[in-house]
Amino acid sequence: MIQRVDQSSPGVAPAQSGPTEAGLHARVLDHLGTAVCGGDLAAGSVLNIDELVDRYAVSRSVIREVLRVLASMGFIETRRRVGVLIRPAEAWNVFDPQVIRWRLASAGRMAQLRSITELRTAIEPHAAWLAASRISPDEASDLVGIAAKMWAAGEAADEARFLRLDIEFHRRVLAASGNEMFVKLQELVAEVLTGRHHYHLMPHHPDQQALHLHAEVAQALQHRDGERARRAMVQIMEQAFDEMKSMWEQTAG
Amino acid sequence: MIQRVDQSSPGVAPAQSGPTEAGLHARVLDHLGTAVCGGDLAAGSVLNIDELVDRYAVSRSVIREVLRVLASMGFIETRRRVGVLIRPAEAWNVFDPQVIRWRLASAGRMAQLRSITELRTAIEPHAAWLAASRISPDEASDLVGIAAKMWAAGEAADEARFLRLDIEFHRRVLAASGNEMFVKLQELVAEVLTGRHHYHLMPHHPDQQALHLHAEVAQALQHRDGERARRAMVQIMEQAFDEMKSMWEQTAG
DNA sequence: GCCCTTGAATAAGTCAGATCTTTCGGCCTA
DNA sequence: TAGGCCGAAAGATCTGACTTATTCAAGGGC
Repeated sequence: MIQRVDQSSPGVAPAQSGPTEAGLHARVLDHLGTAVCGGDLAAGSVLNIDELVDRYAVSRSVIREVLRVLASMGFIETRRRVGVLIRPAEAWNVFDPQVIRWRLASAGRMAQLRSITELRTAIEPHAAWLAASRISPDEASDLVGIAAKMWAAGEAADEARFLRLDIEFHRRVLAASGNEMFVKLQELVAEVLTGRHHYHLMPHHPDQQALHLHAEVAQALQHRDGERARRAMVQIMEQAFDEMKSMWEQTAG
Repeated sequence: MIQRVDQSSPGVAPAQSGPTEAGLHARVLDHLGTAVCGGDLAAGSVLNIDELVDRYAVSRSVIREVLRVLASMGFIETRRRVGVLIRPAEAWNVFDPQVIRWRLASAGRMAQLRSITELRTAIEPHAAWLAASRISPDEASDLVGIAAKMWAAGEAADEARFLRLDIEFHRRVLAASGNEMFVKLQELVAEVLTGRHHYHLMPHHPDQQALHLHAEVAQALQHRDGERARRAMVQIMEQAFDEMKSMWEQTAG
């Protein structure tokens, strides 16, 4: 008879993704990933497969599949005659969405937020600039419409709706840039923004200035004025960055 | 007795990583990854495990481990009672170094080069700007030194050495920005630059202008002048971008 | 005739244990 | 002391059985 997993040995909380979804693989992966990101498994530590089989009460197959995935994320390295070596943070694939989720759920949350926000700050203005020469009239019109809806949601103080529209707006700008890596990046950012909302780390009283700037970006793109779109987006990013900076200073400063 | 893998069924060339390294897992992974990136396995196609077991003449374990990794990269999705579903390019983790390597080795090479170059163009100026306020005097001095060596390598027309120094220069600027995601990004770029050199896609006669701009960045950082560093880096990127644009226009235009 | 329930078939998921291969460390010889 | 041999350790791979979820279609109820 098979012993069911009890999942309580290490004192680590699994990531935010709901109520322990189906699949042994996913559960073990999530648990180990969280442990590595959270520093409960320090770099240089050595595990071995049998130990993990015992700890999680699952078969070798499951453990090995998990280890292969962790290895592809740069979390571990396996060596014959040695075991499973935990690798340092510099080796992690910090762009992997899963890794970002784990880091956001760990003590390094603020560092992750800062990194991604800086990345956005660098990317989005350039994306807006690129989009100006690649966007179709329809897409541009849609953007103007979304900016208008954001204004309405701001007036109505409908936070959830505003968040959705905000994410949609930025997603479309990045999509219009015609660079698939930028689009992928937006998925990460969306996760961060949603997470921020979820963790109530976001007072976010959408102010007039931000609303105006989004409209400005949309209009500039409609007029195919890349430079103007870029400047407006820079201002949006500066504002978002300041907002976040004040936040993490009061949390971790 | 176990039948050794012959590895010749599908007409796909494995990625650039040398002479078929050790490990069944790595070989099958590389082969399937290349096939997906190269479009030999179209989105929506369905495979099943037993078929793969036969095709590669390896055990279920190996195949399953490979599939888990591919799934974590967004290449596939497995469904009970259905099989292994190939996912469309939009789902891929385009920031995964391994994925980038496969894409560079596939027909989508030029698209990948363009995406990464655009990404760089967006990131590096911002990184230079950030670095100005975070770099240490020693690191700044080192940068000045490297810029000088680049100049020497350019004079001597030593291409390989110039490439190494160029990569090192940008790596250090990104490292000095204090953002671990930027550093990781540089690893991708380094791979691209090296690949470009490897594929002889890079005439790269390092001109005076580029050399001067690198020195300019280094000096600006030493003087902690973020805006000046940013502007110089923008020019470097514009030049690199033009260089690449002319290249892919003659190749795929 | 249409919709819902039910059951069988299918393919992935999981398990258990055996065997192979590589590598490390100690020991032996020159 | 240096270099090579041998055995143990731990991952890598193989095998085949069993479990579980999903889908599709047949059959019954409305």
